[in-house]
Amino acid sequence: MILELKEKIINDIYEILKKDGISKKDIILEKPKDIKLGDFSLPCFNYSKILKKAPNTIAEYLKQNINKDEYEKVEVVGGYLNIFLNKKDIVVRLLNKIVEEKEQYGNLDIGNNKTIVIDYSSPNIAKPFTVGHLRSTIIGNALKRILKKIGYKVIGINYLGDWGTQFGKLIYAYKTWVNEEAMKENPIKELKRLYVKFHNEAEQNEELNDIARKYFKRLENKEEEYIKLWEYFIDISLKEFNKMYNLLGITDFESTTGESFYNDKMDSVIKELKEKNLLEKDDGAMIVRLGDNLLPALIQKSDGASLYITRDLATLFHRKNKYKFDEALYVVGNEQTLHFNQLKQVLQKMGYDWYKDIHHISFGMVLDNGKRMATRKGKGVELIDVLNDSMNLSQKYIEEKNPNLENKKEISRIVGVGAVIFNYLKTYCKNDIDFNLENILKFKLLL
RNA sequence: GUCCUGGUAGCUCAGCAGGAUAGAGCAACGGCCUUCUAAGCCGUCGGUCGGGGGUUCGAAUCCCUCCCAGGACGCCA
Repeated sequence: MILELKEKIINDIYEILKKDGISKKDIILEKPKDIKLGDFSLPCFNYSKILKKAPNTIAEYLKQNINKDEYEKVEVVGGYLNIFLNKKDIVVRLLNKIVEEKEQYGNLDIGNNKTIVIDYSSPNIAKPFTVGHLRSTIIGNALKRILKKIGYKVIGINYLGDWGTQFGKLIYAYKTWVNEEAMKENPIKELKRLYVKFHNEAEQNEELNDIARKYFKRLENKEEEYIKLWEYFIDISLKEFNKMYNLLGITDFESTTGESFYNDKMDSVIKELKEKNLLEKDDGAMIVRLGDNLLPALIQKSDGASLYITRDLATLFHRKNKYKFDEALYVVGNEQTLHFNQLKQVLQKMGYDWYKDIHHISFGMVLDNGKRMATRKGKGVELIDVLNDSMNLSQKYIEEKNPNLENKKEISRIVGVGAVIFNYLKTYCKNDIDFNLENILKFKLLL
């Protein structure tokens, strides 16, 4: 409603000024720095050249000609036209409208029912769910809800990292070091221990990485024992992820297809690149050159295996076919900017003009005391613990401050989880942020 | 070295499709409890907007340049 009011004022002013050659886009209504100056403000400095009059003469002229009955007050202050709205009237209308429209209030149709696919969260199975993934999850979910609200058809995609050499590592670690007891007790914790142990051991003994590659090869060859373990690890991880998604109130991914789904869809991408003469052999590997401004994209390893960008291309073609999207968003960290630039450029070279519809929503790193988190060393935080700690702390506050409150548990959950979410949304997403548990939980309760 | 992000109060940040005295929270400092939540309330202090040029009636905001921090830069994803 405020937007409509603003639009109306702009139109009124335009009506007054259009004969003098001022176009509508030149009429920029601002919000004054100080509310005491008015609700809307029009700086008239830009018009003085065209109208050959002093700014406050123009503002005065507008004041004389605008329909003053509709506003509480119209003032001219040093080249600004300041407009005061009838607040009483507006508040009544606004509240009525909210009561009437309920959840529908504030819906806009600027999305025009266009389809947007948004890739967010996308954790790697068999690797810890990092604070970076949490940032993607929270930003992505917020974006998705906003886009829906303004009239887009939104497809949320959780693109699980369920394929890759990390499974070779995990299978090796599992077969070598698993503690059955611990696995029964808390499988995700045991998997994390195995993951960390592998990386620590591999630092001493480089051969382990080769062994892991061989184990992964056996998985690729679909050996039954390996496939079973792979499915088992996925199952455990998904259960854990879902616990967290439920706490965060995210239960509506439209798709959770994993990388493994695209294993048999990459050959056609390579074939197409070959047909279009874009592939070039360089140092044994296959690359696509992208001009002087961008580094070449590595499509295929010298041993013939495919790479990240190849899989992403296959995934993108599949999404384009399936959803016929108008825009595709990737909520992924800053450090992958080059990758997404390359992805777009390769698409362009292939002749797809919808490369312009691909957007990387990048965000800054999540640091630990100003340094990178090292999940491989096991220093990463268990995210479910973060949420639990936050909920416990808010419960503690409630017990102290407002012990008679009803639904203490439920309120602690809402406040505790909300604090974590807010911590990720309150600052500009491109900033690096320090992940400091104490700071996140240092919120004040007004209960 | 090349490219991508950042640099605003002691700290964490907002403001940046140019516009009125650069804002908030925390910290610091000064007040306010014999009674309802002091984990509170009221007030004060605090800024060469990284540096230097430029464009403009007007620059934290746009352009150029330099400095600092983080990240990316072929066989990981």
